[in-house]
Amino acid sequence: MTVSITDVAKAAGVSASTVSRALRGRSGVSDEVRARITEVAASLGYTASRNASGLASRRTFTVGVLTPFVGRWFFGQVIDSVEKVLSASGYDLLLYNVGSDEARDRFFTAMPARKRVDALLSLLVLTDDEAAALRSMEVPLAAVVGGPRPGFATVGIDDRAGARLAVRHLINLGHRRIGLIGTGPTAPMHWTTPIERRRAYLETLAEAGLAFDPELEADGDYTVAGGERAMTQLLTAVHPPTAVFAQSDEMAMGALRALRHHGLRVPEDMCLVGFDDHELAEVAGLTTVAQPVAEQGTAAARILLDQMQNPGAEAPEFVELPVRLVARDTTGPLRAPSAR
Amino acid sequence: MTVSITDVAKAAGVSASTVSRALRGRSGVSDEVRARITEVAASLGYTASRNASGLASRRTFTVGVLTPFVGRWFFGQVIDSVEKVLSASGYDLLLYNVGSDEARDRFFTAMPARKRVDALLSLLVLTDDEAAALRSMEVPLAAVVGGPRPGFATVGIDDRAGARLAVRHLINLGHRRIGLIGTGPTAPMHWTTPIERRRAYLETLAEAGLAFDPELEADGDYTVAGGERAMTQLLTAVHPPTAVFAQSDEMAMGALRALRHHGLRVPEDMCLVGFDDHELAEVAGLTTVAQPVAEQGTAAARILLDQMQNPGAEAPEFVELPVRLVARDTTGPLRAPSAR
DNA sequence: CTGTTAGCGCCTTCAG
DNA sequence: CTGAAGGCGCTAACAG
Repeated sequence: MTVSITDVAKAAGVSASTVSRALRGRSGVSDEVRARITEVAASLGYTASRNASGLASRRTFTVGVLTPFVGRWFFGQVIDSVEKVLSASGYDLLLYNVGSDEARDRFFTAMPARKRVDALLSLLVLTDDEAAALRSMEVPLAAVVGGPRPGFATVGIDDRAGARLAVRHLINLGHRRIGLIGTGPTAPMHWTTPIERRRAYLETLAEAGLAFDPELEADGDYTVAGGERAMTQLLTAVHPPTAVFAQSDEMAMGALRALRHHGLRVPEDMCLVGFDDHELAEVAGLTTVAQPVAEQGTAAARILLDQMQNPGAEAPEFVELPVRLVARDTTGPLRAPSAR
Repeated sequence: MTVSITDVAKAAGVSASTVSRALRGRSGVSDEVRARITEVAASLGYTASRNASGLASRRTFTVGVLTPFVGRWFFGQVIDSVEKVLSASGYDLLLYNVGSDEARDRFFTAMPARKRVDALLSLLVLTDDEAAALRSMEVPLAAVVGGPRPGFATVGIDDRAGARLAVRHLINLGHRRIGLIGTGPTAPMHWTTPIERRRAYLETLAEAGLAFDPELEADGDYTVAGGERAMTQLLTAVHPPTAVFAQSDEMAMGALRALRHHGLRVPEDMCLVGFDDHELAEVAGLTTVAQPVAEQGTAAARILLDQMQNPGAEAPEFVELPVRLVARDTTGPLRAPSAR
């Protein structure tokens, strides 16, 4: 059947321990013997069982990734980059997709990752209990979504600075009635992103001496469809905005669609800024605040790798990556309302 | 440190085997003892190590997924659906992202999944050698991309039927000069998708008595940027098409962008059909051939699950899922060239 | 119904 | 430099 270490040992005329040492590059094996063992192992197609070696060495060479989605752009990008870093260092990636409440409960009660991973990366907005449960696994922990938390090395961006860039850009173009598409009360608690972005919106408006008009704010649910609904709502305001900041590119795409349906031109009749620099933002010509997505995954994976390799080392509490404004076709100077 | 089965056994005043039996729901344990053990285990926060139990029982309760991308829409959707099916049945998902040649070589030489998974799903276009290597793992195998192959249960769509729908739609609208954006010679061998779709394009044209004009074919590389280049190229033809079939929505998005840059109206000046029904196709108003993406993952996962649970059972060689045309805003009847 | 005895395949002492 | 012994945490027979 499947070839084991003793098969290799026999075939090479040595003991299993020597095979183990030789194949893992440990010192204390003569070059000659090592060469022979390597050759025999290859000819037999031998691969050490990670399960067994993990049991014996108490290291699994596996990292768990906990995510609410894998099909959504942001998460896909992060997972992709994490996997690349880890696999290059010989680690495998165990993926736990806990998007539904059901799957989430299942994960946190059964804790299938326990004793199975050397480190864990969370892309979830965790509750305190969930964070505690993960800490009980006693492995290095990192997070990419959600704010800093004790016990987790968190990688992220400065949401307020990003939102400020967007709103500032619109103000600089002369806009005075600037709408906001964000999230409503359905958003998970502990998810600070929409709160921070909204706060920056309010602050930037205030700094420019602009009053906040509640009528210019709509809930886009962080989805394309929600963004479409939200923009439609804003267009029905008594005194509609001339520009809108959508807190995510997906909502901005939906908003763009609503504008097209209403026969409005962009940027002439309405300006729009998104957030993320989604893969298709460029295609849509969307002005947006770019955040380095893959880099966040890479950074988190590197931290975890470092933690696993130097168990004592202190992990950074928060690593902040830069954001920048990418001006494209959906923003332009304020114009007098067209005559249409 | 981490609590083991013997800790639970001691605390409950029974043997380790009894704990094992009780927790796995095996018969042969009195209800009373089982209840006590369950309680003790919960209070201690005990979770069996899958590594150890896998070693002992020769089942890992883990499925490997081999993919070239995780950040790209199609693959993200498939992985997402696969994970859902598997985790609902208690299986973990080991993700191997082998997009680069380097990662791919690493995977196929080290074979890290060997002895680590109970089944494997490939989203890769495999070479014969790679397929053989996977077969040597001696576990149930399934594939979602690429044609049927011995040893693999393959799930897919009828690419020719899909492409035919697209071209037929354009012909029915009165178009006679229909372009094709597909892939050039850089595509991996063994990847039958573009070949099949192109063949259907040629056949459908022929059936309608239309001649094939090589000038109307361009390489879009299956990417957004490639689609943009391809459309630009088609527009420079001596006698440009009035409609184009792009073999993927991503290329179609790029094509749409090229059209916008050239100031052409869609569908008045040019019609366009994509393939996939990408998440943002609706937003873009793109007419496309929809394929059930998540369903392909679900179907493959179910087959694997079945294979693992009934080791003897025959697996289907090929499961074909239906495609359908979704008409949106990028196609319309042929018109006389506009006067612009 | 329950406990005991052997491993699963590998790594890690400890001798030699 | 190399081999033998023991154990990682769990499950699978086998006895009672």
